[in-house]
Amino acid sequence: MDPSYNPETVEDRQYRLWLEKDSFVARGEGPGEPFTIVIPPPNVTGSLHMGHALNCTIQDIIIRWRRMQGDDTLWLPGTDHAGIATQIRVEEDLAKEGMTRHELGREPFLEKVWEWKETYHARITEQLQRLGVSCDWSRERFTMDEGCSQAVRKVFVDLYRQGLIYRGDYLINWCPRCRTALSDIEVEHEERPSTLTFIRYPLVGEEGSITVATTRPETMLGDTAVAVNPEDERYRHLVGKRVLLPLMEREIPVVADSYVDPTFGTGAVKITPGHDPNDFEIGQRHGLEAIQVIGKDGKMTGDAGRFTGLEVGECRRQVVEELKALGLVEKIDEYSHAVGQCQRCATDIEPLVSRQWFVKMKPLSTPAIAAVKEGRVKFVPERFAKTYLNWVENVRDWCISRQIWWGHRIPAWYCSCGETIVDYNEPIVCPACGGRELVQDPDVLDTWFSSALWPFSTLGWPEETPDLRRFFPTSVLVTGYDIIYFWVARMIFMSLEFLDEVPFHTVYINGLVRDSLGRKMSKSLGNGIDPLEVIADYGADTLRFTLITGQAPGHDQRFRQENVEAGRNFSNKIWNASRFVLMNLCPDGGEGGKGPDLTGVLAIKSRELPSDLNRADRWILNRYNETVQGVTTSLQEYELGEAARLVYEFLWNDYCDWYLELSKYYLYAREGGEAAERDRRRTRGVLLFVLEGVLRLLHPFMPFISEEIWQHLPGRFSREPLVVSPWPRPCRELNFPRESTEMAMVQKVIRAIRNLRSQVQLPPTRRSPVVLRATAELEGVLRQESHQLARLALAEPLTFDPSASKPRQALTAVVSREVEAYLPLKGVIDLEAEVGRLQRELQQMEGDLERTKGKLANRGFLQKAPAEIVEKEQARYRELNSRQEKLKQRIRELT
RNA sequence: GGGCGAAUAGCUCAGGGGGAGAGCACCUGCCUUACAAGCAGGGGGUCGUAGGUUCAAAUCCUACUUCGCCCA
Repeated sequence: MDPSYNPETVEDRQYRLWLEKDSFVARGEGPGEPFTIVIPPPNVTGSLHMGHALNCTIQDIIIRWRRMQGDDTLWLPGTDHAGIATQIRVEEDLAKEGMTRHELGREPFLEKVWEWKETYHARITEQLQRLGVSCDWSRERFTMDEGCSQAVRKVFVDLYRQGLIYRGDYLINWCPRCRTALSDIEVEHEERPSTLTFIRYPLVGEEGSITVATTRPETMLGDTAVAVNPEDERYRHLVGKRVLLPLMEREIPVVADSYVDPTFGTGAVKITPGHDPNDFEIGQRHGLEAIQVIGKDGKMTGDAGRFTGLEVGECRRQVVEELKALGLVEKIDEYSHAVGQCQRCATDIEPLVSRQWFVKMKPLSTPAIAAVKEGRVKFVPERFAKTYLNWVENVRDWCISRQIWWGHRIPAWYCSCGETIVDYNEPIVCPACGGRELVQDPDVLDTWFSSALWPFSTLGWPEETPDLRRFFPTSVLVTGYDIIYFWVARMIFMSLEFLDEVPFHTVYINGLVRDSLGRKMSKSLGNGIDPLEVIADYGADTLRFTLITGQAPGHDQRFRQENVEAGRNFSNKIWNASRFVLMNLCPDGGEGGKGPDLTGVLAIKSRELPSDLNRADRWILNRYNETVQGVTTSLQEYELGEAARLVYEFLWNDYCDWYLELSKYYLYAREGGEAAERDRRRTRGVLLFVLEGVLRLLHPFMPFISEEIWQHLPGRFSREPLVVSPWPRPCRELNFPRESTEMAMVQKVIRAIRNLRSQVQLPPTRRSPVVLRATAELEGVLRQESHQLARLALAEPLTFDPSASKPRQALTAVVSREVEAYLPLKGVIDLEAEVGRLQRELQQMEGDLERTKGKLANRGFLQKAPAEIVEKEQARYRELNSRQEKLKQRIRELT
């Protein structure tokens, strides 16, 4: 093994090995519970970003862990055609050649998009694989493949026949740049400084006027009413009267509607049903005409009178100018208001009336609300259930038709006789008139319409496939909070409607990965970090570990270089610890051709623990056992970052910093004959046993390095790769509470001596005598470990002095009630400084002691606190009190 | 306007009723035959503010302040 871990030589080879062995392929039958995750399909618009890396790392950890636990795991990969987003990219590409899609034509354009799709799909697959994802590539899907398309047609037609899909003229969000309708949630609102213009509308047939306030004066050209609140005393006398719409010279009514907020502006609002969602609804209630004054090209229509043909902005200026000239502008206030923008291209949205296809939401949303309220779908963290419910409970009908080309064509055909035919397959003749001149609707469906079917369309639905039977409903969905509405909610209602089941039981919400300053990574800011670059520099495991330890469910994280380095250092630590163990496995250091010595590890594995396991062995086995328990529990609770940290701490702080160091005494012993040989064998066994176990624990988080080291391990149960090896279970035989407590004491003493040494800056080359005063019991323990104290605390010679004769020229550490350590250093000690040091320590103890005393003097505490806590507090008091006494005594001795 | 989240060491963050934690940064000493990407030791925090509940609050509740997100 190389002296440092080199990811690039390892990762590609290991990934190929997994693929060759079909390690990721779901069995689809036989033993093991099915466990399924469908990937949130990345868009084929481009390449993966850090968010994908985090999202996929989480899924991979869960799926690898369940696989090792013996489940029949399926992680189903795939990609999304991402209608508008992809089309925009290809159009941009065309624009470079000076062409538009219309010049190219629909079919040739689509061919180009398919080419694009192939290119980016290949790139995304490559990127995912470099991250180490254990997806079942044999089951990979694409939202526009034949099967998914069939599912889309089936759902559309069935919903249409049930009356849950309809077509009609309604107010929709129009993106003038994309030239398509959008759903409500594809519009992003941005607060912008604006103005509130107060316009006077003169009454018809009498003196006076009514003043309305608006942020969009140009839409007044399409006004068909003025509305006031029916409770509003100021305007009650005007309801039912008519006003003259300035500039257009059109008489429009004053209506009363409780929607109107009397405290906003003047309390009277202009009503433009053709260009405002609320006005549209008021218009419907009052039977008002919706006049379209702004066209789909973002210019004023023929209904805008003399303003026809103007851009909206220009029209606004001219309208305000003319109104001013007529003295009809009362005032213009500064005002901040939310402007809707296209999610994909940031162009201002123009609400307008258009004939589109819609999904009726109420019948679908009702069961989707119940599913979450009844806990059939759980969110992690739970609070996102509220986010979900808030949207589903208020959802409006879903506009699903898009005036673009890339996507699932709407399965509706129109006959010249006026008949509309909606069917799974292309009809030949019109059932109404027998005509054959049928024209398919040119529009395609909202991308999210097909994404909504993803958990079952990918498993073969509408066919009753074996995969669908076995793997549906899926187990967990891992996704970001930004698509709870777009995707999660829609999957839930579609799944309930068509399969009568929830699509998944758990939704794990991951946060966003931000830049080091906490900003969202974005192309326009140029602050994105390419996960592939990080992988190239540090390896996939390091990236995964960095992302996962920075992760708490539902919380954003910042991506920082220093954290990546910490991850890299950890990889290196694992690598070197393994190297140490492997190098020391062979008798005679590998010389003489003997194979590795495995007697010890086999005994532990078979649970026939060697009777001569010493204190350190038992301690590390106990800690290992605790770690297995802790990591498993954390994973069960989706605390992935916590699980990773537990592995990190055990591996570094316990295994490397202590056990490896403790083991050296036995491994390196040159003398001792038979007994030393037994010690060596036993130590090798424990080292290997724990390493093997910790590699398993590590595997879901850092699959490459753990697998690579695994391949080097001798004496594994089987030659199977780690990826399909069993997950460790905690077991009673490895619980050694007494030895663990004793070992903790030994460590404490070692640390205390090291601390004393560093007080006087003793170089590590210089050994120093140490005198220990301990209780009889502890002295026995410390005597047994004296060889370790000598090695790790450089305490030599070590003497035990249970009674008198404390050395005067010595540094003192009152380690605990049971043990004190003295470091006699004739001539080196500055007695005054030593007394000062002890006094500072005494002082620091004072606060703790006072607080503990206070608690124990409190009758409420003694009566109401659990006995356990009271005992603990009493023990602490005894400990502190005794240490304090000892410190005081020592200070007296020295002064 | 409604909802949600965050505020803990210089920085980035975990923790979540019973002795304040990690990584990085900082200081001191070490090339100790696994690892200087390392080892050993150390300094550093009225856990945003004010109330409340409790024997006990960084942790639970209320209000407030600042920042962020979502919805209207």
